[in-house]
Amino acid sequence: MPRASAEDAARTARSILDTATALFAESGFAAVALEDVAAAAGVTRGAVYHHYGSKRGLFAAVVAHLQERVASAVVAAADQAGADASAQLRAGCIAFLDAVTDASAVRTLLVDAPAVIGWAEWRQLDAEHSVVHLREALAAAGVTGALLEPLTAMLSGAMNDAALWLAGHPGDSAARAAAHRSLAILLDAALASAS
Amino acid sequence: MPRASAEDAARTARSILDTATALFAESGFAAVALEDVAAAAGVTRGAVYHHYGSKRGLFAAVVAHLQERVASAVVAAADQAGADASAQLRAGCIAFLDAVTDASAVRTLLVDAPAVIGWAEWRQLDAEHSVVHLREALAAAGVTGALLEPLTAMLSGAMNDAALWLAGHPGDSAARAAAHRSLAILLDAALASAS
DNA sequence: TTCCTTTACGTACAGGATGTATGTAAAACT
DNA sequence: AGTTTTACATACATCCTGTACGTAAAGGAA
Repeated sequence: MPRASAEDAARTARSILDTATALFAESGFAAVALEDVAAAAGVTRGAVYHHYGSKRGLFAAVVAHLQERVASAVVAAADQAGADASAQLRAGCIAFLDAVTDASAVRTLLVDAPAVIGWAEWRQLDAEHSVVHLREALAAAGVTGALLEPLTAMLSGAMNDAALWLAGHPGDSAARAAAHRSLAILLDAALASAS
Repeated sequence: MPRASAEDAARTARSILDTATALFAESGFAAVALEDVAAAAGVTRGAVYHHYGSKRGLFAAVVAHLQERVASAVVAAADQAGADASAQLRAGCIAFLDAVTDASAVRTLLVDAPAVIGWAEWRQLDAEHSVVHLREALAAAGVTGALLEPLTAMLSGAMNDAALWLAGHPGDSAARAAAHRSLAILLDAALASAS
């Protein structure tokens, strides 16, 4: 069998990534066999191993891609929220909830990722993407050194669980509004703790 | 080969449970083979399947056992905190952090469990054990119906991530103090939101 | 006590999934 | 034009779960 051009190869890799993203989101990491991914993408497992090295490697690529999408949504929302730091924080958090739940990537990003790639590594990846802005916003608001780390971690955890809770109430605008209000309460408290 | 008395059988089951608890905490669910558990417990996989049915069944039993330990610690601390509801809440949360991190069960309870037994089921199990008291305390403090669920979920998530963060700073009393202060800030805000 | 059923395992086997080694043909560079 | 590297497919080794079956003793019934 032939070999594809560099362009076709990139397309193959992308196809595998998209297929894997959908299957992981639908069935979870453990229940998806690489054979399923390969078949759905129209290739064999050889192609998957060539491009991603291992099942975990493929999963890590999926996670990174999803995180980039979420992070860009957060940044865009924050940029659009004007110059006020706390307004940017609030807008970014809302955007995070929207992006994470809408992508139907909740399971992959928030449930499977910590278990598969390890909590510490996941935490670090997360910290480099979406959580940076949370941390920086808290720091800009004057949260002292000792509380910055734990408050960031706890608010991040609160938002993750809010997203998971929201994912269990799809299309429920009242639930979404309640989550936003709850989030505002906690964020205000964290910001107020600095002064 | 012989058969053991009912008493011996219970001891075997318990030995398997304890061994599995240690191995799951150390290496994570996916990296532990039932052969490892059986060998470390001095039996064969047959015994494991006899008592727990499947790998997930064994894991579920481990999770249930750990949750009971944590829950009893939370209840004991709350009972000892006097009659004030908010004081009970605070004491219970501190006890939760201590119990979860001390048991070296952070990984099993907070990282692996949602992925292995499914987030929804884990959430329900969690809600029936430790989170009940959080929800009841918030309700007793007058948190309205619409906010009760999301606030409970978010505070639970905040505490879980606080525990995970603390697990990364073992023996660091300054970190523990900072986590306690951060927790107090969020709890106070939630309680204050009711009035 | 004797018989029968059930329990508590051990053993052997089947199936599926990951990962690796190898083959191959075309693309890409020299 | 020749050589190397890329992009896969194929075949194989290995491991792990789960199940089927065997077995011997415990526990109750007669």
